[in-house]
Amino acid sequence: MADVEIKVENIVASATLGKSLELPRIAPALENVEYNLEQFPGLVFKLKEPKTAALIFGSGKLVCTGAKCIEDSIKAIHMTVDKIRELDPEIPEEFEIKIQNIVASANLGKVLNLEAVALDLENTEYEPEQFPGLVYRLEDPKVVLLLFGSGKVVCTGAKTADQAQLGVQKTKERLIELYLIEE
Amino acid sequence: RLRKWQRKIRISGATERNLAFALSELDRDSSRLGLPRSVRESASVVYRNAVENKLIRGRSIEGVVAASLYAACRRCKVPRTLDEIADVSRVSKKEVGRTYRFLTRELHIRLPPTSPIDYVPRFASELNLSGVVQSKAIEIINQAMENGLTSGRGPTGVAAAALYIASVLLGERKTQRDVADIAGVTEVTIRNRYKELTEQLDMGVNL
DNA sequence: ATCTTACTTTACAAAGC
DNA sequence: GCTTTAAAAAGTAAGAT
Repeated sequence: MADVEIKVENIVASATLGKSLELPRIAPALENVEYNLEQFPGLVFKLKEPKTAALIFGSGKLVCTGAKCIEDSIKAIHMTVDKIRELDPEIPEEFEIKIQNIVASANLGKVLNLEAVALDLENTEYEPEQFPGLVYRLEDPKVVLLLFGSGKVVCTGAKTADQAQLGVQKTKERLIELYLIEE
Repeated sequence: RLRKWQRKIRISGATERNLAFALSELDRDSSRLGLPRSVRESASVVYRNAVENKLIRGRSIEGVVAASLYAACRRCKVPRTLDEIADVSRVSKKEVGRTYRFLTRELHIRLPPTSPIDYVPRFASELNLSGVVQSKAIEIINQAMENGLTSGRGPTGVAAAALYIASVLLGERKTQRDVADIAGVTEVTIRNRYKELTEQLDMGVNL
């Protein structure tokens, strides 16, 4: 069977800089920043290119969201950290970055009868009164998929693009096995 | 042994107090929703099961009562929407839905999604529509299901559109506003659904 | 009536309430 | 559990035009 094509839509990555940060001093010196301790302990910093948003914490850890590929996510983190380093030269050049979550979309190419899928497919939740998508939890790879009547799919929880691709691939194969979609 | 005895009494006392509170809460919500006694009993069974399996931890009694009622309504085929449940209880729609999913998962209750058909009798009677119109609406809904026109759509919207179409076809016309208000959806939703239904099913008539 | 904006669901990290 | 961020899917809603 031809491999299903997936499109990575969002990547969440975290980084540990190894040195605590003085947010109250850093915040006013940066552009595109939001910092409201009452609201959220992190400083929100947005980049236009790559279009991402970073959450920076006093502990020296940060979270980067919005990138469409791992390269951009890493690039965005370095651009963000370089900006902070201008205000705090003590920040190490090397630090750990970890991809925490990848969200991808795909199209099975066939419409789905969700009420039938809900009956035959295991580990699903389908509550059209609340949300139009059917939630399917796969154990291997450990990802969660949202299946729609149109045949479009969203896969989240993956750590790598391959995991997301495999998740969609397995889902499609399982649906074919159960005669829920044609081959 | 004495201390253990006292402790047991104290705990069972609290347990019974909680159960009494839960049941009165359940009665209050049920009467506001106009539910038959059979549904209240079904809900109390779900609630007791939740207690026996210690599923109340970290959750409010009101929330579990509301979720038990929601589940019972669905099981008994006299559905109430999450909005209707949330309106009579002091629990948000989000929490009722979340608790419902938790209970059904933990108690291994597997209820199929509510069929639009289950809403037909209630909506029709509130609209004073005849049994003939109800039958026609059900026929339309069945056709819609066979043609994949219900996947992902809210059951109330589908039921509302089917009733609206049936009322027009059989000369008991109701306005979209009337149907929308009773079904708890907007006129836009009814319009979207009936366009879909009339275009993809051959109803033979035009509205 | 149609457009725009926004909220529902999924996953995930961060620090603190 | 919540708060904040990002993004997709499709349905529904609300306010504006």
